[in-house]
Amino acid sequence: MEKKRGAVTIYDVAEEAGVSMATVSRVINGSPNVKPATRKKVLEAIRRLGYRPNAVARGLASKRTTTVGVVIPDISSAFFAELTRGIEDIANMYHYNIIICNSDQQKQKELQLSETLLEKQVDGLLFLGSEVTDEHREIFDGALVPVVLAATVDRKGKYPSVSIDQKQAAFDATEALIREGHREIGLICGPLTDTINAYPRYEGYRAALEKHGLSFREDLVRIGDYRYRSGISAMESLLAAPSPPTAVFVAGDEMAVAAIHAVQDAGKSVPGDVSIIGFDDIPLASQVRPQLSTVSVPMYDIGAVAMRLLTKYMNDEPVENHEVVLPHRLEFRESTRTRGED
Amino acid sequence: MEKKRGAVTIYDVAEEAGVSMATVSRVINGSPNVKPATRKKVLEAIRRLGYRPNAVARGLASKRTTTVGVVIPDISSAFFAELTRGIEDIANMYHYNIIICNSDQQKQKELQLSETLLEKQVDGLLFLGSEVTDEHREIFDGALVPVVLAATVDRKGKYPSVSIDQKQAAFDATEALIREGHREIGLICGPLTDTINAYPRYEGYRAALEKHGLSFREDLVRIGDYRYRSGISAMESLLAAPSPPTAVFVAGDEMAVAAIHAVQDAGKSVPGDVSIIGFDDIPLASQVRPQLSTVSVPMYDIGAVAMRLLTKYMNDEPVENHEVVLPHRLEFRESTRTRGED
DNA sequence: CTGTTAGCGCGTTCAA
DNA sequence: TTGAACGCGCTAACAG
Repeated sequence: MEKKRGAVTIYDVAEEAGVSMATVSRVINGSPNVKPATRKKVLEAIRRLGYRPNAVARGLASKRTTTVGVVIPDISSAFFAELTRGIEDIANMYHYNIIICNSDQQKQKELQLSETLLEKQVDGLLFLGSEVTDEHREIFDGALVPVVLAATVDRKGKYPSVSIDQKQAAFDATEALIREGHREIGLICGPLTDTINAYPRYEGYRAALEKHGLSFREDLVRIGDYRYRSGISAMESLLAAPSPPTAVFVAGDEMAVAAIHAVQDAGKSVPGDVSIIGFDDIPLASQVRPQLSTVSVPMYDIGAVAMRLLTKYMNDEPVENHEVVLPHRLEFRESTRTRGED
Repeated sequence: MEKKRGAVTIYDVAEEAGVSMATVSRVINGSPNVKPATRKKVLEAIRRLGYRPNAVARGLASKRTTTVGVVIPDISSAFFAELTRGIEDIANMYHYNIIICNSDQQKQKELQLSETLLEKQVDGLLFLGSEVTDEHREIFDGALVPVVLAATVDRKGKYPSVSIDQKQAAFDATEALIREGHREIGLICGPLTDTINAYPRYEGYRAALEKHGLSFREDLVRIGDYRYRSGISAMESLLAAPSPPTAVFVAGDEMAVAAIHAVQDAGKSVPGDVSIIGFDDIPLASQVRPQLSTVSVPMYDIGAVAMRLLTKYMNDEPVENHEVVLPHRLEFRESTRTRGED
């Protein structure tokens, strides 16, 4: 086992096998134009030397790195962790690796990270969950590789994307509450400046009220930051209002579960006194009691489909639909009176 | 804005700026040996051409890629997602990027992924949460870059690692239950074939019983797979036993929360009838009612410290402690009678 | 302070 | 079926 220190190269293998480096390259890349006997010689030399192909050199020569970049808001959030798993599974299936960067949804970081990823010559870029501005477009356009958006969309329709219809989903959730007979329906959602997630959900909520002839009441709306703590305070505040809602659409599961607890802490029951419906369907939703009724978003699929779409672009395969909208559905569990089979 | 198609190179910039490529290289790499005036010229040429340095070429020439590989069991699990966030934050701080691969703790995948990562010439490797076998060692030894383990240890002490003392943590958790006055204490843990997580926790549990003169009862032990569903069945099974335990150490938070619910579903209360203590302290633990008392494991820190350690090795900095054992602590919440300040 | 010149390890013609 | 030679884009001596 005479492994050389400092990297065995294709030349060493060629020498050891008594062939040229071109031949070694051929067997490594599975070229059919190699006599079985020589192939065998080379393979043995590779094994003897413990040769490990240098992907960087290969990348420089071939202009393909078989790695894609992923810019993500926060890998530690249940939503994006699951989405990332979808991405990685498909990437792995197509023999790509992924470089992951957390942006915390800060525009400057998003831009800088995208730039870095492009410098690393990724074969494609996946941009997740954040708004695409002209500054983003400038970078993406300068990329010589495809860019696909996931869990967000390009308002200008310039980049392909995979997402769900947020407004419709929020509409559906709110309407479900209305169908349950509620007329005072509260809303807890993220900062309305977030045009990708919060605002569309807010719009969906309002649209549902309007359709059913219910008036929109500003005092029934609270803004949170998607985290548990903020859900508690938002709900407490709603409960303390002059005329509290009998149902609340909470545009984020963590906040929704918090809302349930806030209601319970106030000595009331869910869904007895207040119905709660969430958004996302992260594992937490079904790991609490009462289990949370929520909008089920296909997180894994969004990632998987986005990655699959990216592979098509990278291989110049034709793609039929550039803006994929995956279906969502309502998952009725125990925090609303409407149950699964009703 | 005359951006050339097909990559602007350092040569183009040199020509545009009227200097040699070496000079361009110098300003890109922030070498101090460049006259301010020249630097300015180059910088402008770079901007005009929209030049983006090719990190692959740089990697080949410099033999450093500023990226590290991460082999992780499952990024979608709350535990590893948080740990990964710690890794990425520190990596980012030191200007490294991370390539993440899910192994699902399958040895073959672990080996194959490590190999791929090494081929990609990562500057270092982080191996997480799984057992290190001789086959792993063979690959790691063949790597010309440092390898650091996180949330696992090398039984042979060959590789540096960052983890907690699992056995001690389990001992502490079990002892807390004993101190509460329980004498029939159950255990729900992972498959004992897992020598990194499950077995040490099992040992700690037994050690605590022994220390306090309690006999170990096989019939009070159940095996799960760390997921919610398995926690439900394990607890149901325990409750159905001839003489059920009055307290259970559940070696995983998701299963622990499930255990709470199983107790409640049986019409009993936690901690009134049964005390439950978990392990890990993932967000879920404090997002359910009653809130779960558990062993708090510094997940983020394990990742952060491991990455920091890796940077030291990559830069040949001296390191004092090769086997870092981070402190754990008991977080008493509501699923045990012992509370925070008692 | 700046330019010249070798490679880095491999893919890929083009001939043989 | 195989080999020789060039080039991918950049870093790193070494001169000057």
